Amino acid sequence: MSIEHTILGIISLVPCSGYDMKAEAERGSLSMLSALGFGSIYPRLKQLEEEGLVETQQVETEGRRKKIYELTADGWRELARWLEEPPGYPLPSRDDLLMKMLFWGTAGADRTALIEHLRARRDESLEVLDYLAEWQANETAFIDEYGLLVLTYIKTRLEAEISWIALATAQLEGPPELPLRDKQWLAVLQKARRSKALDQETHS
Amino acid sequence: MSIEHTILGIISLVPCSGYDMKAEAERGSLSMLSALGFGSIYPRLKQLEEEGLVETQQVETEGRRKKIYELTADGWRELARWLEEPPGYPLPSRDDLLMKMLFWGTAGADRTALIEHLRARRDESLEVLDYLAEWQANETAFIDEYGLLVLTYIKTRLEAEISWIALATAQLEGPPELPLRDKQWLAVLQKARRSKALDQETHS
DNA sequence: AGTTCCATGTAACCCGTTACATGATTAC
DNA sequence: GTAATCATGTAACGGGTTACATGGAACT
Repeated sequence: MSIEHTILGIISLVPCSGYDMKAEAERGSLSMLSALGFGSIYPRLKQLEEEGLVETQQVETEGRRKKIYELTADGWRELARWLEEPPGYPLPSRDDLLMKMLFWGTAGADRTALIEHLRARRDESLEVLDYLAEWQANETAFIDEYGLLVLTYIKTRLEAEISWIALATAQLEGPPELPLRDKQWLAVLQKARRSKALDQETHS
Repeated sequence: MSIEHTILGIISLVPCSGYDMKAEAERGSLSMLSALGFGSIYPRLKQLEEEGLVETQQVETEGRRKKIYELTADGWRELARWLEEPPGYPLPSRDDLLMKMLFWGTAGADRTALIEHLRARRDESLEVLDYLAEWQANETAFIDEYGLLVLTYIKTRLEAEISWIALATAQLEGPPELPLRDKQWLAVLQKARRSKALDQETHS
């Protein structure tokens, strides 16, 4: 659904080739919002051209031929229509780290491994922040009022994550706590179920 | 990839049927991290049983028959193995609102529509926060140390989003600002390109 | 001469979602 | 009796990712 409009949006910024679009999508804020592969781009461009939303122009630059895509009148209208259409609430974002954390208590795993996961995440997020700062400082990047707001959003989210990680690791370095609420004694049952399953096997 | 481990994780919390798993995945923090449909659950359960990671038990409760799934020794080991495996950095989360915002400047759309989008998002996020608070207050919910940390993360993220929205709407209610940096005069070119495309059509 | 980069595409595959199909039980 | 809920599945479809295929230009 969204890939189509991502493409239209990129072209609206600056007419370019399919190859350029991938590079464009990997820069700045867009890189945090989309993941475009050639396998998605080219077939979609073909389709968009058939629908009359974009048109191409063969260009020869520095001995290289490429197809530069530009929006048609219908393309501009479709982009505007999409923009004004109420955006859907984002789908649950699958996050392996959070998912693992949720189930950490049940598998009797080592707490230090979880702390390691958290630290690794923090380091990666710090790198992303660095990258964004660098990109923003880059003199050639195009940033308008809206782009800056998006950038602020992403930064805020990353910074919130990083400070949460500090909090979480601090707590996990302390002694394990019993479940805060467990009316059905699930925690106790879990241990019993797990031991039973593992023991049964060793004795067979 | 992740669906398989989500299922193993849910079973590790409490043995249940495929039907129950969907309900479980729609409760609490998990609902913010996963989206399980029956079409994904049942085939996967079948497969997991063939692989020997789970086993079933036909149960008759209150006149209803259901297949209760429980982890095998291999299942518990696979879960533990997955937990300790370093989680990947989350993929770019496609967010329609942010995406639209990025391209807002190019299509000459009305700022008030964007403000409306932001308000709608804020309202939805507030509802999610309410839901989570209610779930947490619910006496029967199982929450351990790890689950609470996850819950804190989600809340933090939503609160950060909401305060960002306040900031963004406040700015958008003011007068439009010119692009902060635009070495190639893209903003000007955009307007020209758009007018040209739209004009050409009306005159043909 | 060989590797990297620019550039465009196709085809197979995986995976998840949607829609469909079924049937029993409980609530109104 | 009829609607809603519990309960389990299958089949088709769609969409994106991965891998593959090609070719010229530029750099080393």
